[in-house]
Amino acid sequence: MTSPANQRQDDAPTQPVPQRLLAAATRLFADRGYDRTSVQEIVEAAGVTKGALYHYFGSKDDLLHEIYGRVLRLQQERLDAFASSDAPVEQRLRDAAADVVVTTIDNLDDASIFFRSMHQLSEDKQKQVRAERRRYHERFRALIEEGQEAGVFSTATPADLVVDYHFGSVHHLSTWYRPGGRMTPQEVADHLADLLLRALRP
Amino acid sequence: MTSPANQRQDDAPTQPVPQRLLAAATRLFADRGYDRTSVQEIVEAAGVTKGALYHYFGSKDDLLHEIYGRVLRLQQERLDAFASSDAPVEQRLRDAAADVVVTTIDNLDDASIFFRSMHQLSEDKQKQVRAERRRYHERFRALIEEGQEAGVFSTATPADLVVDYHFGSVHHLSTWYRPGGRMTPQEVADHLADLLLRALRP
Amino acid sequence: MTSPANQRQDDAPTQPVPQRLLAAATRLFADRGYDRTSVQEIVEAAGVTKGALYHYFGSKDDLLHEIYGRVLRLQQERLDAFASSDAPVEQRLRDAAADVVVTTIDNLDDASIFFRSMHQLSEDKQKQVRAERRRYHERFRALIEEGQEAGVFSTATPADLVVDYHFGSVHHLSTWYRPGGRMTPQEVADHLADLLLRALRP
Amino acid sequence: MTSPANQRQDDAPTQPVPQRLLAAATRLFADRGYDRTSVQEIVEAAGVTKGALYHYFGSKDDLLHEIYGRVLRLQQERLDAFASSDAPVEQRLRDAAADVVVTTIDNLDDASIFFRSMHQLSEDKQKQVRAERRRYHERFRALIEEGQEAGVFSTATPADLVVDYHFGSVHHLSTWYRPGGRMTPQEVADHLADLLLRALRP
DNA sequence: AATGAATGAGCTTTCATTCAT
DNA sequence: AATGAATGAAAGCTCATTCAT
Repeated sequence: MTSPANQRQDDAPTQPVPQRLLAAATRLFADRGYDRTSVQEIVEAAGVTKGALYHYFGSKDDLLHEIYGRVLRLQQERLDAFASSDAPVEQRLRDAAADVVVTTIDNLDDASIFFRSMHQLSEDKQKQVRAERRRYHERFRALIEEGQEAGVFSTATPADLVVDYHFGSVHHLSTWYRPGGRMTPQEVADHLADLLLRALRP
Repeated sequence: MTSPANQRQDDAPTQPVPQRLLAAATRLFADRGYDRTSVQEIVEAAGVTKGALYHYFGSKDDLLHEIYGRVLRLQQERLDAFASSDAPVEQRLRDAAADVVVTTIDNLDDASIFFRSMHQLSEDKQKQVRAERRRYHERFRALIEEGQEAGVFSTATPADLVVDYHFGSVHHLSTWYRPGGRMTPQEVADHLADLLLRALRP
Repeated sequence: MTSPANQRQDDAPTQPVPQRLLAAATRLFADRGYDRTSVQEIVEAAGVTKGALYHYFGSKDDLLHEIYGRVLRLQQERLDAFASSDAPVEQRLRDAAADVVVTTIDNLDDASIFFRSMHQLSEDKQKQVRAERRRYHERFRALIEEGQEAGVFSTATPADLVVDYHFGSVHHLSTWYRPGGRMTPQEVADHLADLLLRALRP
Repeated sequence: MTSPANQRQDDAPTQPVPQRLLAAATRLFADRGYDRTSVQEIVEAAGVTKGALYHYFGSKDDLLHEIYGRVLRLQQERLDAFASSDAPVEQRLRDAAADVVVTTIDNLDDASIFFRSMHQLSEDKQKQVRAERRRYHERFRALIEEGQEAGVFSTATPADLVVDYHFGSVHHLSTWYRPGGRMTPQEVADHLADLLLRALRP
């Protein structure tokens, strides 16, 4: 019925189909949630048909998993880079804490999917994701423990709990942060990292 | 069919039907999420029929809203009580911050529903809930501003952001806290309140 | 929840419950159709509860049948009166034909129910209604045949068909006639009776 | 499940699915009425599944609208053809009046649906149908007015009302006409057209 | 005479997925 | 690489009716 040119108007130099599908899915999952997004809506937004989707992805679930994978890889890489620099530990923690905030805000769609739709993944894939999350969490905790052992951070609170304290606030960003708001992503990040560092003062 | 044996096995002293429905819904929504819980599952868990559910609640959505209402009322009452005591402001903030943690852990089901399923409420009801949330948020913020004006809390971070920082961690509790874990609810609460107060030291 | 005074506002000197129910049902059946009107809506419009309805009527179907009964009795009585007057047959037919139009317009709700909802009656009751209809039809036909035998009406068309021709237009009234329109009920009636008589001119 | 035997027994040379659905729906709607016909019954009669129905039609309502569309188009085309012939106006009116009777009898199912189920269409679609009805009505009325102006038809009755008089009888056909009855469709048509023309004699 | 909680069967519609082409 | 017709299971919700009180 519609000409093959009838695709997302703003994708003039047409991206490859799988990417188009992932982009459409990300936008829609973030917008209405995973369960409320139908496969039909995804393929329509991507300008393809169902057959194409099932050609590239085994299931709707796979799409979600793919989105998770992208975020997880990105954040792990960045944390690794910040954590292994040769700056003093306070600086490394501050940088890592601020960076995860900026990255989260820059990918707010992925973030809200991440924090809202995990339990809609199949059991298997949830396990996988949780394992990768744990790696991330542990890397971050190691940074705090390093500072505690070095005596530059207070030991009043178990490092574990501190990590959860910080990530709670990152998680929460998609609830309240709106692009174009009062603060730039960097300002928010600096404030949140500052709060963390202040809470850790001995 | 209406014999007294026809009840949930573990509810020996049969509760009224609406309460039984709310309890079943809470458990299931927290467990599998709102969208993944069918009305059929709820009524089966409550030991009644669909007709009974729709006799008391206008829609599945109404059940969710009812659950929200309970939590919101409870938390607002407690915050009001703590905030208006005549202890010094540091104490009042610490008490309020710790109490919301304990209450959240005590109602972890309600909490995970709260933070995960808000966007599945109808637009109207979301507005209502958001308005009540705002009231709560503002009361909490007022406490921080009071301390800032009194010079006992740092003004380095806008009070708004501090509130979101703390509530991020409360929100996050349902992700990681498991009853019977290493720390009691009170211990977690004390640690998190402590982190907040430490972050606010001038 | 509502005081016993909370009934249809305009029924100040409260009619008996069965009449109130019939009136409400008539209005609603005419408005949305029998199948689209719920028992709940009827009892609400009548200001009573379901129990009351089922106290007076055996079923929803009974209500409809009752409405039919009222109309049938009324129209049969009037036809009998007009047909058995001692005016000339042309006059008697003209009067009867015009009267059924006026009566139908005066009870447009009953009429639209009558012509639209017959097939929603139970088989038994449909038979009953059809039998009464037939009596009415035959009385009317007899009038036409009388005129044909007397030579004042054309015999070009079988009397049966003439009856259906006229009742088609009566039936149709509820489709197009709107109170307050260009013509009064009496004017419409005169025109339609006139058309019938003109068609019957030898 | 998809073997060629899995078809309506009497549809040996299998028609396309949408046509099969429309045919089944038409038969059932005429038989039991729109509201009393379930989607389940339609798909069973058509030998397909619900999914197939919703693949081709957006809703049950759409099916009804489609049936209407077919009838409206057919009748409008025929009226246009008869009305614009170059016969004298009496002949053209007689032909058109008789033809709508024959066509209605030939499609008695569509006709009873048409006259009984209009108010069960969605508001939007009702508007559309009423607009097309009006066009038809106006074309017919123009014919009468033409004859009145030419002095070959009486002006005693407004043309509008004459149209409603005739269409009432057409509408009514599905109530009393049974195929295989005393008169052929053409005989009925000739009688009814004759009544109309006789009524219009000056 | 009347209530209203509860039933149970049925309703229309949605949807992820499959598969012949 | 991609289509789109078709499936089949399940979803949320409605409703006439019953019945203990």
